[in-house]
Amino acid sequence: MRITDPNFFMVSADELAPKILGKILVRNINGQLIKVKIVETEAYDGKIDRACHAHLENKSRWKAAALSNRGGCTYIYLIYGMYYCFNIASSLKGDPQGVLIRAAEPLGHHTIQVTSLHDKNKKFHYYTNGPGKLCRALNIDISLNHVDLTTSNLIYLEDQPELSKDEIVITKRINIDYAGNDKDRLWRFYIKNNPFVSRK
DNA sequence: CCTGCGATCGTCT
DNA sequence: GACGATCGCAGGA
Repeated sequence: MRITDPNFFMVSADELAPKILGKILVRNINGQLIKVKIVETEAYDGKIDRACHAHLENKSRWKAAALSNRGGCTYIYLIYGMYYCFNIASSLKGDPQGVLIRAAEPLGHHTIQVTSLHDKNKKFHYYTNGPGKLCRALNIDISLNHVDLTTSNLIYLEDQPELSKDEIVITKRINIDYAGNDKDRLWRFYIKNNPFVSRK
C-alpha cells in the first residue's frame, strides 16, 4: 500500500529515520516502476544540528527552504559536483528537519538490468549501497526537489511492517567531521546484517 | 584493514 | 577562491 498520509512523515527526523527502514521506495521512470527497500538512513535537524544544511550557520537559503517543507516532501542536492543525495523532509512546515536515504536494496527485474549493463563483477547491489549511487541508479536529480511523496506519480513510498528494535543498528553519521560535537549524535540507522548497507 | 587523492560544479565568501 | 551528508582507485600496514 502506498503511503499517502502526510502525518506519517510529520514526526521528528530522528523518529522518521528508523521508521522508514524497510519501506519500499518506488521510482517511476517513463512508466517503468523501480522498487528498492530502504536499508540505511540518517537524521538531520536544522534547529540544533551543525551537520544539517539548514542549520543557522549554513546560509544556504534554498536548502533550508526545502528542508522546511512539510514532512513528506523531497530535498535533493548536488554534492561534490557529481552526485545527488535524496532526502525526505520531516516534521511540520517551517521546521527544517530531514532524513537522508543512504542505501537501499534493489527489488525485482530492474536489479538484473543494472547488473548486466554496468557491473563487471556481477555484484548487483553495487549501485544502491550509498547515497550518491542510489540516486544514480534511480535517476534521481535536482528536478525531483520539492516533490511531495504523498501525491507524486514520479516517486513515492510503499508501507511495510515496522521493524523491531533488534533488527536496527544505530551509529554515528558518516562524513560530517566538520560538525563539531554534533558529529557524535547517534542519528544513523541501518538494518542489521543487510548486505546493501554502505558501511559497517 | 587503513589512509589519501582526484573528479567535478553549484553555492557561498 | 574554497568547499562539500560521495565514490572508486591506489598504495601501505
